[in-house]
Amino acid sequence: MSENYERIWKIVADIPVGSVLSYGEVARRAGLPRRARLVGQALGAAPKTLKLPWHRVILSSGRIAFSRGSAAYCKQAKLLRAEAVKIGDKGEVYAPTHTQTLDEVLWSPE
DNA sequence: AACATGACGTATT
DNA sequence: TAATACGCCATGT
Repeated sequence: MSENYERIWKIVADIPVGSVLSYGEVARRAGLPRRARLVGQALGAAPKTLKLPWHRVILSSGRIAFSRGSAAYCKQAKLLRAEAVKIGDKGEVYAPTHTQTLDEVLWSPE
């Protein structure tokens, strides 16, 4: 069901440089609550041509999802550091959570 | 249909 | 902080 994948990709694509979002948050914002794992699948299946900022998606615990030492871990840490984001020794990501876009603020219901 | 496996989340100890 | 447990959901066997 690539329909869901596209919703997820769109959310990820909108995460600003230097900020991050958890898998669960991305899922919720994509209108797919409780499907954090689907976000992981969507990112893994994302075409390279999309050039998604997948490295800005981390665990709700604020750490990088990959195991320390893995190639993927190093790549993500490197990409984040390239955005001036600090990474702790155990994979803690010191970056602000992307809350909402100006559009969402102005158009939010209520 | 049953079971295993993940780029997950939360609660508990 | 860490280990465990359990919930959750799409996919593949």
